Amino acid sequence: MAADVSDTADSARPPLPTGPRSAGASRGGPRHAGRPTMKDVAARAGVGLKTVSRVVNGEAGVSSDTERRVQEAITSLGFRRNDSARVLRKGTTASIGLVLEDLADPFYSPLSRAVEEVARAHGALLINGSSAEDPEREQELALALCARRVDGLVIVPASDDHRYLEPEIAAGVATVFVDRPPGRIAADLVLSENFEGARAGVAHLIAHGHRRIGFIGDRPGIHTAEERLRGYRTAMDQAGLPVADSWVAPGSTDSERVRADAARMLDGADGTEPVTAFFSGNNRVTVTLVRVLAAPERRDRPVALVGFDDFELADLLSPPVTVVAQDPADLGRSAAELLFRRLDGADDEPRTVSRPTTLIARGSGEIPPHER
Amino acid sequence: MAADVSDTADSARPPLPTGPRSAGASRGGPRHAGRPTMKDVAARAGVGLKTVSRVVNGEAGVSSDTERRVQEAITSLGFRRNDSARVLRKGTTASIGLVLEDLADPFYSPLSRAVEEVARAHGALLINGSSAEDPEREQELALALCARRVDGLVIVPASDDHRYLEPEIAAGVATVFVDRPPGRIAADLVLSENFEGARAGVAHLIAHGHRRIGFIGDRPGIHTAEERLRGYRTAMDQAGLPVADSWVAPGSTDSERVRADAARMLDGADGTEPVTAFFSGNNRVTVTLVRVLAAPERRDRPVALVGFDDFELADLLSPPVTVVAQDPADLGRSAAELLFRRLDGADDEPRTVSRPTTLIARGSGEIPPHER
DNA sequence: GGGGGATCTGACAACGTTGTCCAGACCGGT
DNA sequence: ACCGGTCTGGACAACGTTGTCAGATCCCCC
Repeated sequence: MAADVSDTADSARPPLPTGPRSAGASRGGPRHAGRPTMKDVAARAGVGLKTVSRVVNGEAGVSSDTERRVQEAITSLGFRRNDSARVLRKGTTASIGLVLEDLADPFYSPLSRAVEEVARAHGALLINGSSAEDPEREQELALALCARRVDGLVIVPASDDHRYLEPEIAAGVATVFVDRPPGRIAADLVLSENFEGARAGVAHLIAHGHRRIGFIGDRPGIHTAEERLRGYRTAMDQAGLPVADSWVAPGSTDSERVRADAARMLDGADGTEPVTAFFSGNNRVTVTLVRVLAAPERRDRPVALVGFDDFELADLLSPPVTVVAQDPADLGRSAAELLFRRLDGADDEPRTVSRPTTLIARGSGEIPPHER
Repeated sequence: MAADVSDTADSARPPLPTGPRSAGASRGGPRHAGRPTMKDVAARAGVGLKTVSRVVNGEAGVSSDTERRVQEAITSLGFRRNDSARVLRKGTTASIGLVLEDLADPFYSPLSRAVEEVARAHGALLINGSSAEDPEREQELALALCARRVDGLVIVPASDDHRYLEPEIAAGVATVFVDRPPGRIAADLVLSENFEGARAGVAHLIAHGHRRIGFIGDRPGIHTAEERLRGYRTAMDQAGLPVADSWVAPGSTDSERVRADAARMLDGADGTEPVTAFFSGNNRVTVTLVRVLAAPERRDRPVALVGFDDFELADLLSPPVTVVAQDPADLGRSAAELLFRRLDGADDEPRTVSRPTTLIARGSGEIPPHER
């Protein structure tokens, strides 16, 4: 983040030391130390200011001789147009912002990359920031991007109330949400079919004979987590299978917690029967479960596993991991395209785009139930 | 990318349609449709322009009563400071740029994330772009960022000539290179110990009895690739082992190529003896080799493998993969800290920071040689 | 009661660019 | 020689913010 125009704009973090900018000239001289401007170029080339502007922007109406002179002046001075001034004048930045949970998450990095590619194709630059799942930080970032006057925003929500964006949207910032719906405002949205994907994944386990299936989800409160849980319950229900309370656990970023929950379900605490299969709510949980199930003391009773989200090397593990795959790049691409559709002037109702998931059977989901 | 001030600024890609900006008011009315400005806030609050500025920036010298009035006007109008204008006036953007190969690469995404965290700690925003290993695109991106007047740049080079940055650096853009050295200019640099890491990795294989070791590297021409190859040759040399030409192959982004090279080395084409171990030059190659070695027809003759770069789940494969690990987040952090040191005014000689690698023995590198 | 500070406030000019508008140069045709 | 048109170039104002500086107000104390 950078700019703090939080509505209670006290305690401003200092933007940046102004130090390096003033280095070079000792303040007094008429010769300014900073960068050359169009004015400097114009003086050097012996032409007017606007002529330089025309050359820099490739506008028509400059004789080739003049153009050459200007180009020479530009290169010899090392001039580079100041986009801030340009933005100020034009009112458009040719840049969009992306706020997501964690840029380093293997699920989000392809999404970001896809957004970047679409932006690039539209001649725009992408600025992105990680919210670290902190609602406050999401807001801080999104608003900082608005202060930079990005033309549009793509947001993977970390908060459940986005009314803070209302003035921005009203002011013309195109906004698209991905992966999770926005809170308390209407906006474009791109979602995976979380419910249906989870339902299908659990149904797959049921089809392979499992009747006691554990569900370890995503961080509770997140939309995707709830949808996937609903998919699990629906699949069980449709098969006429009961669900014991102890078979359902919220996921957690704390893998120890996940391990403990898994152990409880596997060992059949609370007098309930142990589960013979797991459905996991996201890839981090899946990986943790793979580790749990790969432990030597668990080897004698193979447990089936289907995970939501694909991940690299899933096919190389033993057994290879069956997953319900989303396509994060596809989500990002769809969202960005929706965004640029808005920027191109579309102003119909906010729409929700749903992207299908794919069940990829690799082995771990086809293990038959082993009773103790 | 967005702005084209490429020195031959013809064929400008259109920045962005100006459409949405002008929607709302039909050009004539005195009431402008755009965003409220400080002037509007001032009018609403019945105070002067500068007073609003003071409130927004948390400057001292505003009575609490006035401040309250201004705050009310701000929220009721949905005002947000225009950072472009601010930048124009102040000359500093509180943002830095990062140009790397591919944001979605699991090696670079933590690096990016680490840079972001450091930037955030310094109150700056990070703008990043992917060069896709295309030198031209690297330049395009870096210069677009300079046009935005980022205060500094972190670059993972895709090109081998960075003289295009000279005017920018002269104009005060702090610049730090990571992972690979800059071409034909002097600048700060953060590198992993590629040579020593590779040497140690290969020596590890030798220590486990291997005498014929294949090397499949990184994209040729890249600094890291050459250093790692040099490490390989040095290790072999130090052990008095000859290196057959056919044991060394450049890496490639094309995994088929890597598969073919590996097959050739394993089957001992060209009359040379087959290799009993591989050292791989980056994680993509490592993963490809894991796939090759896991093929059923290769199972009967286990081949050892040590890879440069760690990757997720390396410990869960069978056998778990021994790697020479770099710490990408650490590289990013070091680079960003170096950058902010410069921005804080340090202007000593460009320095090169070297970060150690770690050999993580997990199993695949400890397999003894199996002759055919 | 008046001087002197401290506190609060606003007018104004910049920052570097682009859109508008106008002036001059040059062309061809009469 | 004159006219209309096209091409080229430049003066100027705006974009929204912040730094400078000076004016206004208030309070305190001599």
